[in-house]
Amino acid sequence: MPELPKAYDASLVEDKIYAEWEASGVFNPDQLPERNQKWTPYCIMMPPPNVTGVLHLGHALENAMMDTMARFQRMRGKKVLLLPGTDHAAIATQAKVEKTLIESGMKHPREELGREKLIEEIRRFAEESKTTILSQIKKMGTSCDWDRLAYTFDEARSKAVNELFVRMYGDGLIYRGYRVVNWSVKGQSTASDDEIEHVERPAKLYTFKYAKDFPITIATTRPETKLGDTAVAVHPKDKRYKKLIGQTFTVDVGAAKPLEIKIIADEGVDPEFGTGALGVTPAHSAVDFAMYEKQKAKGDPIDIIAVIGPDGRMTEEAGELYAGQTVEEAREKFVARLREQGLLEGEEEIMQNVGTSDRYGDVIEAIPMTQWWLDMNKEIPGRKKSLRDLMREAVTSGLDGKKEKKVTITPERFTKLYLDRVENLRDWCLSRQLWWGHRIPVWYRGDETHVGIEAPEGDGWEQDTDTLDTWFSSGSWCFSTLGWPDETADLKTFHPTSWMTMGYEILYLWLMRMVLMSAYALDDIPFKDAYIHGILRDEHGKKFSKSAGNGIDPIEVIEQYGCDALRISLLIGISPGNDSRYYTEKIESGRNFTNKLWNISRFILTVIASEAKQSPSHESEIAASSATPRNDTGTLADRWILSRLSEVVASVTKKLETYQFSAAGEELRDFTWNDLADWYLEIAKVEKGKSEILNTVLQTVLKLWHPFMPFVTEYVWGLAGFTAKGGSASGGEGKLIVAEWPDPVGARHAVPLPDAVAFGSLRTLVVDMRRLRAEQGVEAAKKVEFVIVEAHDHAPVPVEENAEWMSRLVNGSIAVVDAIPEGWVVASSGTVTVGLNLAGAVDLEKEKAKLEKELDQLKKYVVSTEGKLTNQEFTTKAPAQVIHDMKAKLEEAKTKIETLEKRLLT
RNA sequence: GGACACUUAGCUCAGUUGGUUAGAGCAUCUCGUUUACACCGAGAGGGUCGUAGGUUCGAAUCCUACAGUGUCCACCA
Repeated sequence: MPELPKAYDASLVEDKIYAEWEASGVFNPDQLPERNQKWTPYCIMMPPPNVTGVLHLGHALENAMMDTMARFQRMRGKKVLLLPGTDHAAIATQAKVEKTLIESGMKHPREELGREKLIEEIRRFAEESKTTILSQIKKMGTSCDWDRLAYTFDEARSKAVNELFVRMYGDGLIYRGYRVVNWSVKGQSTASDDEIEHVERPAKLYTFKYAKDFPITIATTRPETKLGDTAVAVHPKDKRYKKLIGQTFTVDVGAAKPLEIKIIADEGVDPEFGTGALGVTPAHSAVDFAMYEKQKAKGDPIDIIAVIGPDGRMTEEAGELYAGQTVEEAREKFVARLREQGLLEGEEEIMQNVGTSDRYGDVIEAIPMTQWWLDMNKEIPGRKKSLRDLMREAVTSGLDGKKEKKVTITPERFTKLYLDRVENLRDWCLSRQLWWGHRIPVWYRGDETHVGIEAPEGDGWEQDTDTLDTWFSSGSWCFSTLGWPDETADLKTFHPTSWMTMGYEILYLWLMRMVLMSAYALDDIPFKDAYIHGILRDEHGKKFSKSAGNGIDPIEVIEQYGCDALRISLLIGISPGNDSRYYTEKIESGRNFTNKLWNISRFILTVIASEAKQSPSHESEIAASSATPRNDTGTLADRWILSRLSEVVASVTKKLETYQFSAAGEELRDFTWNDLADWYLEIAKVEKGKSEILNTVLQTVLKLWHPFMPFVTEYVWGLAGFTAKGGSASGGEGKLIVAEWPDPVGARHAVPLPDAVAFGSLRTLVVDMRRLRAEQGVEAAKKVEFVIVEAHDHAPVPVEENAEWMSRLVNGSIAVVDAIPEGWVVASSGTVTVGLNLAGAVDLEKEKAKLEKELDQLKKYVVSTEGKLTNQEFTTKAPAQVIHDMKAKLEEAKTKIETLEKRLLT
């Protein structure tokens, strides 16, 4: 074996290892070894990152979780598909490119470039981002199938999107309608309700009357929209206004025509708020528009007047005083006019939530327009259910009440949020006036309309110029990636997918839509388990963002500390649904652990190699051995480490199965660092002939760590010449990535409890002896003399057989005696007492004070425990095990008291 | 206005159906270059689990109220 460097240098191995994995074909499920082909498929669709730039640490966290899961399941023998992709992110990408163009001097990119050229500009940017993103995903060690790489805007995905639209239209779920939309003036496009961010800011609330003789005073923060008012709504039971309901008043507020204001009744109006009357502007408020539709349905219609246009300026309808002005200008003028005419009754500063575009940042205007909508309430032909029903069912009873068609959300509380949202969903506005996106598959010629993937026969057909909301394509991600609408083998094998992870910020935007799309298109759920993770924040708890200037490039972190270090530091310390923080100390400790594992491996391999030299015939045997040594032979330490290993295998397996990444990682780290490195390997320096066990332990530990830290483990595995059982020439060829996961069932049966207890006692003894040395300030180099006294009424502790290694660990001689000589200092665990010979050099007063303090604590404990044990209520109601353990502990404490008191007297 | 989460050691966080004297990492203090590792080893100190009630033999854990922090949602004009 070549000389291995003391410190592990990730930068020297990661790219090489990744290339080897890629070349071996194991990322592609079809090329996995035999045993994986036979078992259950396991599929994770990677949430496609937006092609708006580069990946951040949040992506690294998400990738680490998914890849850990994929590797774990692959090693367990499942046919694993981890499918990578990117999202064209229509509005986000176009907004970003337009912003860049404007920053570089262009005034109106759309006008100056035209549709074709601007799209080309965006396409180029998107391709560049894509290249960067894909290389970043590789750097993160992601074991995804590059052969199945997908893009929401590629041909196959576009086909799926069009097909979906056409089918939904055919089912009457998609319709074209004139309704109030969320309009971004800056983006010159609609936005869905989910793309609006509410921002709190100060506003003025004006109270006024339309005219001197108008009977009701109303209030508003948007006076300029009042030019389009057509009604005043009051609560039907409001005594003040009841008699006015149904009457119409004509008022002149300066609009193009005098306004006909009808007094209408609406339950939604709060009589307590303000004047208890609401000026209704159907064209510029979603709520008011709903009243407009209600009135229409009632056969008592009111008018709708649009006074703000798509350009954000007042329309002709607003009257010549206002037409062409911005809303701010019009507002000022309108208020000034009210003041002049003595109609303004009050002005008040209030805080108000306004909706802004999450991409363009401007205030969203409500404007009535003809757009394409997806109906949430209409019954789907032949299904007797609406899309809303499907979305509800999928997370409650399961689709059609079938358990296997139920999406489980972790943590559970998000299920409730999801359901609340489902109940309040409005029809989804699908069409966007953006250019970067899937063109709506609808053609027009004169009055004719054709909905279909291809333009119809004949000349003169023009395709709708609008594009689809970007979430329409990402909603179909779980099956468009598998070849739908074709009935592919992949679709049959991998859908519904097994697991999906995402941040809670896109729960509504994405998760719901995936459920909707899969339920509609395939009558199935998109995934069985959804895991909602929190946001990664900086050390101060702030969100990472470019504007805050606290962004961290994951690739730089990887270059400095290694991918494994990054992954483990991101995964340890997280819990589902909760935000976590990233800071330097964390990544350093990840790096340190990687190095620790490296050195553990280095040591074990050295020991195996040197022992093999003494009996060369065994060398190849040992390296190739993957048989588990029996744990009823060997020394106590051997049996102990093997049983601990078994426990850890079982526990880590269970934790990974239930997505407890942090708990699994912590347990594994504690075992590796404490049990293995600090104890067993130290013992192995004394007790020889452990090649076989060390070999097993190392192999198992590497396997367990592989999902978390794929690079260092694969690297060591290769150096050691370990071969993966189950690997084959077709995939992996003995690589750790396809090695068989340690068997947790077999492991669970192999824990010899008495050995674990006995070893625990010895461990406590060693710690006691070390503490005595440290407390007494004995130089580390000085060899000392210990004696051990065992209590009579306890199972004997096997000190003598283990004295050799214990002796080395405490740097002193150890003898078992009947009584501790006078003048020695002691420490007691209850069952065993340790004495250290200080040859008279001991501060008796100090020692006495220490003993007294310890006794004091013990006595308090004994009193409270005895109190519990004599309490009838407790002894009759508490489980037997709890009582038993408590009694044992009490006895121990009593013995300890006895020992210490005796000591105090001498 | 509604909902949800969080509040545990100096810091960041675990704590899975309520059950020994509440844990980890980092930081702190003391000691240490015994040939795997100073990206290390040994030892130590440090918490009345936000506050107040309640349920229970038993509460960090369940319930109620309150306070602070954060997030999401919402048509109070």
